Amino acid sequence: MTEEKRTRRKEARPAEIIAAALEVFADVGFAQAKISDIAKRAGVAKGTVYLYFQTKEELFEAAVRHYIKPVFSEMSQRVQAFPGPASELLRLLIQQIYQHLPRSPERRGIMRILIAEGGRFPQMTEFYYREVIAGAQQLMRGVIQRGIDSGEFRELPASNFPMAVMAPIMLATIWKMSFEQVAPLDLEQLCAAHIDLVLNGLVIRPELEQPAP
Amino acid sequence: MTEEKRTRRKEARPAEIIAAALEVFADVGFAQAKISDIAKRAGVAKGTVYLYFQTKEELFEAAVRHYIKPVFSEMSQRVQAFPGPASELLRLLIQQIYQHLPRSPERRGIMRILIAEGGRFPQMTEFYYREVIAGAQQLMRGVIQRGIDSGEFRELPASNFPMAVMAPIMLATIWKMSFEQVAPLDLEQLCAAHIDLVLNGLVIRPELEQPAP
Amino acid sequence: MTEEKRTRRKEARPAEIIAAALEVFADVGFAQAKISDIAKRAGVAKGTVYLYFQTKEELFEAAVRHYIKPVFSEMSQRVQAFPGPASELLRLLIQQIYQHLPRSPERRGIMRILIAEGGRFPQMTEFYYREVIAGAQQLMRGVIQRGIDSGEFRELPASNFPMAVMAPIMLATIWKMSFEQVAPLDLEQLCAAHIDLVLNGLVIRPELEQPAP
Amino acid sequence: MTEEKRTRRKEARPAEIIAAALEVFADVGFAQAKISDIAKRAGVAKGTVYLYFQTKEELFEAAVRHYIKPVFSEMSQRVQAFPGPASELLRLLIQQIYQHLPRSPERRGIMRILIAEGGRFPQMTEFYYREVIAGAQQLMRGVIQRGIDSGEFRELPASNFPMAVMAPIMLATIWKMSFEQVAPLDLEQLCAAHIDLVLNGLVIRPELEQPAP
DNA sequence: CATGAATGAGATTTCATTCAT
DNA sequence: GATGAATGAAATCTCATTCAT
Repeated sequence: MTEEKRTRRKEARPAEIIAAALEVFADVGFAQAKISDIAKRAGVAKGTVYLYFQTKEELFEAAVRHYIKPVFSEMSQRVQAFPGPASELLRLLIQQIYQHLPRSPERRGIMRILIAEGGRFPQMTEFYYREVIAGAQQLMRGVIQRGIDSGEFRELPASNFPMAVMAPIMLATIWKMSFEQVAPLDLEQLCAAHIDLVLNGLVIRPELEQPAP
Repeated sequence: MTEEKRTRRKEARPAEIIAAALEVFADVGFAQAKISDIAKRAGVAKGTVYLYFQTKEELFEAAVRHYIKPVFSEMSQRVQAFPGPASELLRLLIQQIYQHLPRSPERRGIMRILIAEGGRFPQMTEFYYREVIAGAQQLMRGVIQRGIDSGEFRELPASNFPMAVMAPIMLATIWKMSFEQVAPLDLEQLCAAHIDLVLNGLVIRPELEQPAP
Repeated sequence: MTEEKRTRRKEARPAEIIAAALEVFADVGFAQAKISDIAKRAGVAKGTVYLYFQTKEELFEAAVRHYIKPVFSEMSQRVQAFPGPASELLRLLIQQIYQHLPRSPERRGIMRILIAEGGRFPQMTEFYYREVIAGAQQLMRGVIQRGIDSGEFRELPASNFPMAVMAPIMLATIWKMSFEQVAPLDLEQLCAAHIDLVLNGLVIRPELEQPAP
Repeated sequence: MTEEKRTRRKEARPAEIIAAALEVFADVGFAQAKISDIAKRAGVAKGTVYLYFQTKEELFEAAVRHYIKPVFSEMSQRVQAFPGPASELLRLLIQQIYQHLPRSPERRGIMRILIAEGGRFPQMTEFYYREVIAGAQQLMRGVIQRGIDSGEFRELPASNFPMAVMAPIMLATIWKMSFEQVAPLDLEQLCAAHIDLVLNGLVIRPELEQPAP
């Protein structure tokens, strides 16, 4: 039984180390992160880390890449299958991402890391772009296009900049990391305001004044 | 005259060092920045940096604070004086910030620094919030309120989240730092799309269908 | 067995480093002592010193404290048990201290360190006073009192200044460190002269002129 | 007048610097003493120190040597001329030195410096021995010899170790530097006890039992 | 002569990495 | 495989010394 446990642990080791590493890297950044801290948090000795990862850089990249998941390509199918109007789909999509990104410490950490250390790890940035950003853009572009095709949405310049539609989510993510202490942010309300804004805009819509037929 | 040259040199030194420091800090982050590199870039010896700043931390804070300027409070007066409609004012305001933030390497650097090292320098983050973020929010909130008062804008939830209206600018700023190599961004077009989006939203406006009186 | 060797090594390290440190500190003083020299003398790398002592100051204090032993309190019991006359006890005591203090390079080093760096390490000085000086004083005061009680010694002012009786030992200790090269000192003879002086004084004793009964 | 003052100051500069240097060296030791501190205390700029002394070492030696005065050779003549008994002369001599040495911060400083840094400056130590110690020994030896010749003092081993007779003064000097805070020392009383001790010793003198003529 | 800004060698300290156990 | 003691390269910081003014 102890034998079994040890075996199981052995196989889980790399993942445990990676998880610990991400936490530390996200907390304090690459340079400030000490291998000994990561090891301690993973419950192993310093030397053990080097059994699985040759250098700190390699561990860093492994940790980040491990948590970079092409979430949006998975969503893509669900979007395809969605039966309702585009505005409803957009609303759902945005809500989903709010659940995903600013509320998850890991994903917030990934974003901080990419902004902070992107310069030193260009392949990592590129990888993130390919796996996540591009997918998100394509997904959002698809939804917008669908709205245009169905006559729900205007043909608008933002169709070339789908990220503009999602920008408040990134703002929220960064806000949670930086300003939460000094000015807490209500994600629920922001999400609602965000959806309302991108759907309807600021300018008054005279819909209600339309004449009945 | 020689006296003058010396004196001028001496008085210019701190600013020169601070400028060099900001560049290096923005490029590589606090921990990775070497004092010797900063000194080299400022054209002085290592020790000279320590004539003006006791520690690396102090230099870091000095550099960041020196570049944190309450730009929006200055803008506030121009906004007050603006005669035209709120939509036009908003358009101008957003265009202004695009000119300011994502195009300035210094200000991009400041943002990267704050995201990357904010955890280690909480006073700095707070200072930035007070001096910049709070001002920007108030300004934007004023513009939106003005539109509502004049009947141009809807009473909308986003009035409580003025930063949502500006979010694409922050997105652009980060994009320029991180993804410009792999996917260049046209700020002009983004700006136009951004303004169009927040003013009109995605959903088709039935204005033309309004009945003639 | 290999385990043992490692373990033994690990447990011996701090003591080895402390011994090396005391030598270097005693030779050149605190500020002039380089950690790299101490490490070299202990046969370890620079970094190893920092495994056991956080800072140079800590190492310094550890080294000094480790060699400050309350030797006189141990002697105290032997003094209590001594059966002979007080003069003989005093003679033995002084001889003992000559063996201990000026002949031991470590203890000479401790004294030099205390005089040289006492100002920067006041707790160390206080510790030395408590552990060593106070004990020596009490011991000597006891011996003098015993002589007075038994009628051997005069009731004399020096009973309040027991250190005056031992002063030549300190002189000898410092002499060995400072002037040995230029004017060597014979400790044996000094010890004898010292004992004779404090017992009999300079002034002629008219004992021999005493009338025969 | 200002001209005059400046000229006077110019000529006084080296002495002022030396005085400041001695204070600082005595306070904190050679390595810890900063040229800038010495300059500040002397009321001049750092560079000015280097107009008069090439290196810190040179300044150190100059400062110490300047304060090493062959005081005892001066006293020698007064001793020769003293008319009274040797015991009275000894008493006066010891009192004189108590006035001189442990009460003078400069001379205490010199002693601390010699003990602390003697190893690094052997010529300095030798110089001090020649100028001060040797003189003091000769002087004391003379006084003792005079007592022996006059039949006042015993022919005693301590005549070869005249420093043993003066040892409590050195003890007092060091005590004032090291232990004054934790255990203050009354120099008056110590001096009296010291004189009594070296003149009469500890052992009871049977004078009163001398037969009446 | 006097100044003090500037220099850079050299010290302390940290921590990624190695390797004997 | 796992450990953690040991290493030493590299960074921060100090301060004696120089030299333009």
